[in-house]
Amino acid sequence: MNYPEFKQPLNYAQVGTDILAWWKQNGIFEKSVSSREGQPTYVFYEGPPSANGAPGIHHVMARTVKDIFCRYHTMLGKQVPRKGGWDTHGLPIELQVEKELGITKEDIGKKISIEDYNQRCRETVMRFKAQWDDLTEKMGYWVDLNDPYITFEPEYIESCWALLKKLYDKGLLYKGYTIQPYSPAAGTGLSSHELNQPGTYRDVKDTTIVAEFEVKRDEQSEKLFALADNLPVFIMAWTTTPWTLPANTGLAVGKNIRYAVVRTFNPYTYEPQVVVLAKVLVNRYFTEKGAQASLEDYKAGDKVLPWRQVGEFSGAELVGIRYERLFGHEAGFPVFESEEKAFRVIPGDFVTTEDGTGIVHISPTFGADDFKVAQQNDVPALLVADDQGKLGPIVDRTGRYVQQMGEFGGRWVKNYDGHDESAADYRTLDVDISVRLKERGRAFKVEKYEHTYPHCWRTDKPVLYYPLDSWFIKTTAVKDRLIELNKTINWKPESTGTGRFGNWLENLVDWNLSRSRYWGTPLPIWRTQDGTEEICIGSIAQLSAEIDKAVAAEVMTHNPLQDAEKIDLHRPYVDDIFLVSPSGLPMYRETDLIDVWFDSGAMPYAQWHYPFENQEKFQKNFPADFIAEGVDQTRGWFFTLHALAVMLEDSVAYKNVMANGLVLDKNGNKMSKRLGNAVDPFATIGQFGPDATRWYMIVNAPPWDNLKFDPAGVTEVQRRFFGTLFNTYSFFSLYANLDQYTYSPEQAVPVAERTELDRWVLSKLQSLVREVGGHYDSYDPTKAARAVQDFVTDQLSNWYVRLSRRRFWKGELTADKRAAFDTLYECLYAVGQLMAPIAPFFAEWLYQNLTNSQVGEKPESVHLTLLQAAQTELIDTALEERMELAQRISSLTHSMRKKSVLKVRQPLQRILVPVLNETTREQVGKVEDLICAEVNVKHVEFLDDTSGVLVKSVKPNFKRLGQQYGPKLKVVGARIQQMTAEEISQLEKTGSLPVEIDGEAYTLTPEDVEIRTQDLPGWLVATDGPLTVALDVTLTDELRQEGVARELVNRLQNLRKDSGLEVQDKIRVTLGADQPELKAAVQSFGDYIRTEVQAVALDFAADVNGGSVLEFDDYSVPVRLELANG
RNA sequence: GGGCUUGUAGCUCAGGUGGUUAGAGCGCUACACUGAUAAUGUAGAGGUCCCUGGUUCGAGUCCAGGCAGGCCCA
Repeated sequence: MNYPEFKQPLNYAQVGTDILAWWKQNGIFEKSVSSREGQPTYVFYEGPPSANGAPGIHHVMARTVKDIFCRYHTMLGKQVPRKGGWDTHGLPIELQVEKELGITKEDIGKKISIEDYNQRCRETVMRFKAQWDDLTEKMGYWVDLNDPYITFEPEYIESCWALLKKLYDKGLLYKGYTIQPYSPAAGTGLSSHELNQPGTYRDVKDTTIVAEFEVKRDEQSEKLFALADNLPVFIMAWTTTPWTLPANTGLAVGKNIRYAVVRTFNPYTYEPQVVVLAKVLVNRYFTEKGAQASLEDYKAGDKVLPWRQVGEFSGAELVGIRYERLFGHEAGFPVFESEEKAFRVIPGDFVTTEDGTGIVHISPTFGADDFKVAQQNDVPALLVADDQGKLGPIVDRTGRYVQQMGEFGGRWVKNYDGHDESAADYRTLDVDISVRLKERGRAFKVEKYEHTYPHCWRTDKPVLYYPLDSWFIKTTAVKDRLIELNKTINWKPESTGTGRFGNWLENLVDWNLSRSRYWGTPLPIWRTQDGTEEICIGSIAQLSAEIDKAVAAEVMTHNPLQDAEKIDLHRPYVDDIFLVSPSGLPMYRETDLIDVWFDSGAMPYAQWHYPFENQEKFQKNFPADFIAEGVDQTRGWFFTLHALAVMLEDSVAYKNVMANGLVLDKNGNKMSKRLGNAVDPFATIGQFGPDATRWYMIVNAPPWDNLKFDPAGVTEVQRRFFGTLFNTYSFFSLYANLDQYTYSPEQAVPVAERTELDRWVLSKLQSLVREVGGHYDSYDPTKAARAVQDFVTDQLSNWYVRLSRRRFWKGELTADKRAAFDTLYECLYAVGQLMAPIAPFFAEWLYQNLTNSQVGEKPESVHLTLLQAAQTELIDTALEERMELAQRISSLTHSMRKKSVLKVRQPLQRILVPVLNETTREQVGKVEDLICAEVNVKHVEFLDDTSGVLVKSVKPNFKRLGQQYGPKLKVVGARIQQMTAEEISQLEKTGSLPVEIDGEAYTLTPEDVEIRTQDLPGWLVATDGPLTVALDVTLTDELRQEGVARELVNRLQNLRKDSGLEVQDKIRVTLGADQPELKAAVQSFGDYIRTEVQAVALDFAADVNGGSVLEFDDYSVPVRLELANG
């Protein structure tokens, strides 16, 4: 047996495990890399997963995408090294450990030492590694699991340090501050995780104020004053935190918001004034009565505040206007150095007209938005110098104003000192500030307002948004280059690159690197206490040398790096290292850890321990040709890779990137363990096998769309695609083995000598090879999979094999039969190759079955084969077109048979095909035999104009008419639909037809219409677009007899099958013969029947006891069937 | 709240640069077929192409504004 035969149904999961074992045994993955030694490299980066949780079905999706392109490029002959990796640092691991130990961050260093804590993290982070490795293998993701990079290893950290040092030396690493939630009562910053604890957001009643900022009169603001009749102009801004007003340095407006200029009076001082606020909010502050009230008659203390809108501007027109500092010397406040850049109107895209005035007060030290928008617009923060001359915010770390704040110096900004709020003398700072502003005519409205505000989960006190020290990478310095190089990256989908990622780059702020945690890569910067001297360490060797200096200076007693068996660069060990500054002062490490995204973004370098080792390897593997991760990584891994590559190498980090979507449950809901709708990847692969799972995920929707994972869809893929392909292979193997056929490229029948149908399917196949290659090349695996699937089910199985069946089972192994085997073999082989990247196990199974009997040299695995470029010389477009005609004509004929209840087994005399041109006639003529065989008719006849029976109709060609006639299209179209047969004929003959519509003359051309035959009077017809087919349903005696003969054959075949006979068994048939029509049919078509059912004898007998009875049409025939072998 | 993205048949999805009658598969109904048979063929039912405006002779397609889901960021 040359080609293994299998029982149905095939166990696809078993195929997966068998092939996996075979791959392992024979080191196929390793060979897929080593066999490409010396070939061009296709560089792939593995985005490291974290192994602290079990893998989910979405990981199968993400990794399938990665695997597809690595396998594809291997099959193009390139070498594709695939180093695995593990992401091991970060908050999720810390939280998990804390949960398991029942502790909080507070307890670290108290209940548990940092050392033990970190040890625990290290153990936890790889806990699920075995499961991950298992899934990786079972799903067929080829990646090197034996030599992965691991981000907590000292070599990896050392590489990170080297990169940080490079950035430091370029001046791209600096210490600044960022606005973070901060609890003055606890004296600590809060993570967003802590802020999301239940109960932290509470309703509180605060004093709020609409403050008035006085506009400076200058060229820029003259347009306001021109409307103001020499009155002072104020911009109104609302805040729920009046204590931040002394730190105001900017006012933000929405560029597209309309602002009204309103003439009115200050409600507290009664002075006339002009104010600016969002137009849609005017009626929130001014009454209808006020609009009627007279401005002139207004007296101080009047209840109704008169007002008039005197002008209107867009936010964009207000940008740049300057205003007076709200609190200055008059309140005894300190001098502000950077005054000339501050106190401006700036645009802010977060500004809305939902509440307030549509103008937002900006205090860069006390709001994250404020900080960001100020930075983008070069508005400085208001900082004051302390006694040492060090600049800081106006609020100290305990939550009170610094002493320099004039009359308010030392006041608590919130009630952090436990003051009894019900006491008669209790007044908040907010109230006092509001009172002062009222007195000075800088308040428009002061009121209590209830809103939700975050509180510290430990102290229950309100949180402040407060500037905290942080280390930054100055990504803004290379912003333009980041944008420029991003444009050279091929994003899939494109919109993620231009939209989500592109916008992110456009609005870039510096990368905040600092994390106040324990388990992560430590920041390698040591500083003197006063911060005037510092050093950035770039290697273990450098650190060791610096320690030696420190030992010499007696800052340290010994060098711990020298006697350590294994160096650990984590906390707390690095914290216990002290260095000495050039001036002889001790230096302490900045206690921050760095953002884990730096770890992963550093993988192109750190995975090779570059620059300490593997210089060449790094060069050869940078940048990546391809990476893929979830779209949620856009601002994570995709960004950090890009940022580091641009800053360090002035290069992209990857040339092609796919951002795949989420995997949801079948109802479109997010999968979660809690809801119990999570799909277990092991169970899925166990049930359906890895190939159907992968194929379903890819074929169903493009990877960048979200996938609604429905197991029913996997079943369908399995049945429809894999089932059909398996059946096709089974069909091939069954008959190939019967004929002892073996494929051999050298002995294959030349394509030119094969049948029309063979050449057609090969043409289709080569078109497919070309198409699929194109889809893989442009990173569109879904289109590739769909093309392969359509070819297998529609063309190969349902047309080629169906129409060729007889050739495979009839007679001896002739050249024609050989051609059929060759053709089918070549199709299966190529399909196996094309599907291999997506369904690697099944493709391997198919390849092994097809090639195991092959003599001579051949690649051991389908994944080691080379994907040949399409043999375009075999592509015959005309052939493909006429076969499509044959398919459509057949379909129409089937449809007519159905309507007239004429089963296919009943032969009919002819079909008629009206043809309007010679090309169609030729085309159909060449496939006449196929059509006849498929629909069981004797002839295809053509009808042309000369027959005189064709009825033609026309359809307007709207596309062309629209271009030509525009608005007149409707009347012209209507006119065309009324064309008479004579007019159609004239248009065809002369090439033009003059018509008159509404008194205007037009000349129609053949291109303006589509001519088709419509009807054939007296015939049974069916049409499909321009194609029309008529069926001759006349039955002659001979046709009837043949029909009976074919029925008989069919029943005998069934009987053979039911009797358990093998395909090659010969039989003797005895029929009971009391029906003359039947006897006549058997006599006329005896040879035919004997050949079909492989009968050595076909006889009539009066008595056929012991047999069965065949029933068909009106007949009931006793029959006896005997084996006649030997 | 912002950015991006999706919305077409019961379900999953196609529908270059606008062209009048919007398709496929699955599912459903009916019939047929039965040496690929957990397959196949033919027919049928099933659509306010998310909504509202606009541009146009003509919009599923282009523009604007909404609505709903998703992701990321606040």
